[in-house]
Amino acid sequence: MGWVNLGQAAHVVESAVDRRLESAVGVSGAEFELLMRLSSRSEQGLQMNEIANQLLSSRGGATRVVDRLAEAGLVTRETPAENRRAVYVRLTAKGRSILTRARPIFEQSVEEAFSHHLSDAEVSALRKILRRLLEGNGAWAVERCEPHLQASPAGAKQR
Amino acid sequence: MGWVNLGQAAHVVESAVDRRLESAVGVSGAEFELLMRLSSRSEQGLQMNEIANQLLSSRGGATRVVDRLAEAGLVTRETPAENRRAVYVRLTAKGRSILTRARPIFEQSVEEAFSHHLSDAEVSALRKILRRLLEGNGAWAVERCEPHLQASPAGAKQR
DNA sequence: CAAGATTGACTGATCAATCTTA
DNA sequence: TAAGATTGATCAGTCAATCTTG
Repeated sequence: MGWVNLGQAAHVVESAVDRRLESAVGVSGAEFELLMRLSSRSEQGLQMNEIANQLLSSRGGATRVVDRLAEAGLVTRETPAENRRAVYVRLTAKGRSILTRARPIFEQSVEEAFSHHLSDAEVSALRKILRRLLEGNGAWAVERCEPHLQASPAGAKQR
Repeated sequence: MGWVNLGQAAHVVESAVDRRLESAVGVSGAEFELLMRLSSRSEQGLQMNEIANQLLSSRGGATRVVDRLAEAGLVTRETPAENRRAVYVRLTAKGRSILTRARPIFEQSVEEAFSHHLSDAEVSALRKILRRLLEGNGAWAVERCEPHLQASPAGAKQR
């Protein structure tokens, strides 16, 4: 029955971090995550497709998140002349500055809600276990998502 | 950055179980969980308040879940003469029978999406870690929710 | 007024359908 | 026709406001 706590624990930790981000810089956890991913690809930006895969939401969901961030002026949408179907999303200067403010808040609240309660050994044990779970279910762990990596092959999505 | 996977892993496992339950017996994961909790309190039933606390959703959320289950004829609402503010929710015969069908499906899909990928040691390590996280954040782990236990004191809720 | 629950408005996510470009 | 993205409908969850009973 331990698996039930997985969802509960994730919810408790995430909503704690969410509230802090929201009240401090006005972005949700999902929005912050996208800003982070964009910042490690500042040159090319990310395509909607990649965002959809990485964000674990549906294709339509990606559109909404980007809608909100674009509305707030934190990102831009650009469609290249070479392939006018694609849409590349990039951070704006404002987005970068918000991100700079958000990052320490994020780190601090993760520390408070997560790391603070666990030993280093437990954190790494947890990481290993979660990776197993993800891979066993056909999803790919995020870990360090380097710029040169492709968007997740089977994707972090299901169905 | 390992904490991100916590949400991802929970989502992957839960949605796998959800889909199986939904397609096999037409109840969502949250609904199944409520049915389970009700079945261990078949005599008294559960009060809306307790449901709200246990289900990690808001007070309003409990009303909606019960709405759906009552609509489907799986539970009844009864308000006792002694205290006409209270509403007690109980399983119907149909609810019990659905639960009987759902339980093996639930167990099998948890096995497939969760236990199957981990050793016994990992499962118990995970359980311990998650309990720490929950308690550290002021929530209470579910584990075995015995009939005689009160509704969670600080509750599984935050804010 | 306080406790218990419901309701309505809103937010976020998802799916299918659609629109546009290759 | 297929790839890439957006839109609309819908659904579950949350909060504040409300209604009812004590």
